[in-house]
Amino acid sequence: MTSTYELLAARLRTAFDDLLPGADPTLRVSDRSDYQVNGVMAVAKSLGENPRAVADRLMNGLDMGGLATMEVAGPGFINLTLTPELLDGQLRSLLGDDRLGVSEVQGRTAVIDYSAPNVAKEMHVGHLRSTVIGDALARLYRFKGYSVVARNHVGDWGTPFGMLIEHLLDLGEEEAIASLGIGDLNTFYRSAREKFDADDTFKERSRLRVVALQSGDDETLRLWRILVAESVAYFTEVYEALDVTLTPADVVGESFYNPMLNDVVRDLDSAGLIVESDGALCVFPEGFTTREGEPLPVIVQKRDEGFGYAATDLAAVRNRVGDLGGTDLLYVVGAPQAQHFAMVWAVARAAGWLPENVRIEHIAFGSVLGPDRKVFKSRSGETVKLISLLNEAIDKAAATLLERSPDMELEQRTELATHIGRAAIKYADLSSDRQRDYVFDLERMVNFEGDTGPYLQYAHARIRSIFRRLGDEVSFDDVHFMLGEPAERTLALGLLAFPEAVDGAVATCQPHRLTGYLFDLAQRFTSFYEACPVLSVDEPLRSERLALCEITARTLRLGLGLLGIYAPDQM
RNA sequence: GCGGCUGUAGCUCAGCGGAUUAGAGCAUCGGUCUACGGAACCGAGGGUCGGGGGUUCGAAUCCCUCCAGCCGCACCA
Repeated sequence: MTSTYELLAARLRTAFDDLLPGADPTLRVSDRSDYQVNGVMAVAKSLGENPRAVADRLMNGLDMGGLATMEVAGPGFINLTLTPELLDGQLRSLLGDDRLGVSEVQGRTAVIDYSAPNVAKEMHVGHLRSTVIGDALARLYRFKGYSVVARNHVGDWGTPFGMLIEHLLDLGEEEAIASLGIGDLNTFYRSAREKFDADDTFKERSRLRVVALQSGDDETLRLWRILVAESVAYFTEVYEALDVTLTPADVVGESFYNPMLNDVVRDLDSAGLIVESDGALCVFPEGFTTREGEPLPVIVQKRDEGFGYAATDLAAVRNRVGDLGGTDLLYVVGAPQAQHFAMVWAVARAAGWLPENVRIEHIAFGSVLGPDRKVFKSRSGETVKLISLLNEAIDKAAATLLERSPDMELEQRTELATHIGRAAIKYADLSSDRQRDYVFDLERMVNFEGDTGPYLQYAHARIRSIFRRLGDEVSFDDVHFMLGEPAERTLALGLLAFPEAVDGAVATCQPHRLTGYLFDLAQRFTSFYEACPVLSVDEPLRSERLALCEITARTLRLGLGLLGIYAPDQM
């Protein structure tokens, strides 16, 4: 089906083209009518004419094909009121459409880089946003028809691995695996670090081990693979606990690009971009300066001949464009990396590895803050494990459930608490503009009231309970939507706007556009449900209202699902 | 010093490709109920949209400037 917005916009675009080729109607939902056209004023300005006169002229030549009635308002807005026929037709289409009106794109491949924990290090709050936002984007893009390649760019290479491998040997392989297996990565890493700082012989062993690792020594590589495999197994547990779609197959760590780094340097050099500076091989992209006003380099190869992470990122760009065929490269990485990416991409462009038609974007996000508005830490000043955070939310949800529904079976309560706790944390992270920092307030997140994940899950479960009460003999084949009550019409308009919400979230990589839509929809529904009895009215009104319930429930479930939030049928 | 992000109601936040009266949640206060799940609904109070300029018929939204906070600025990723 074609979305309501698109039906209207298509007609308007034709009319605007006649007036001023390429002019944008800027069609928006309106609180004055159903939709409003804001573009007339801009056109009138370029034409040097009176906006209302332009609006009149436009409307005279405009065939809305029975979709809507029009009226000029204020300085030159055109208010659109959808016809009953359009509303009825669109709602009936929604009943039969699994995609609820959302169109699909063809032939695009999105490579989404997200999560990126470090091997042998605990996943902590610092990984929450990348993981949650990235996974929501992966789901949204998949649904939108993109072929999505998820890339978990884990930190699996570098000097720390010397000490980590030596520590593994000190512990003994079995002991080490056991320790990593229970997810005690913090202890493992910290012990290695402490020995490294305190013990000179250990430090020397570590140094030699790094050399062995880099030169491809078999035994060293075998030990390194143990660290990586155990860590990835642990990450996977965390992803499952969070209901994140990343799998071990998506793990393509820094080490993957090692074999490509010499080529990166060679090709940059043949392109004449490499400049040696203080012994390091650098590219100086235009427009970046240091504190002292000197040109700022992208260091491709360090003085010690090791490669920096810029080289890895350059290799990744080439791989994602050239080998994976990516058309949309998204990096869900914290805002502080903005300059790094800007510089690396400038180099990639200069080298010709980043064609104009490839979109590359840093999906930057702000920090998670504690109640003191400083970067979130535990009471004792340590970083907080991601899994602990999740478990705390689940515990709170379980406590609430116990209080509200003491009769519920333990097993069901536990499962529900898991869904609610996850929803609470994910929704809180997704519902504000990702660029901003946000204050982590578990109490508020797990609350069933207000703009929270649990509230939306509840709204959905409440609707499903209507159908449970009813049995399963509903058919919507002959339903017609009369929308006699204002609350019905308001809800209906909300249902028709789902595609715009999804498209907006996809285009801008801003999941909060979708959460905002869903929250608004849930509120429209509860207002409707309060004002309009459903089960106790006569046919055909009963079926019409049930159908509105049905579409609403499906919209909430699908919309939440696209954000990585599961909507249970019962709570 | 340069660059980026942020500053909207007591608190947490939408709105920022300009447009018809600045919105929501929480909190506060006041209503609705023999309720198809009250974990609800309806309503009220509360804002010089950080300050100041500018563009415009019209600016929270665009431009300039200042203030405050956070972050980044060559061999750690």
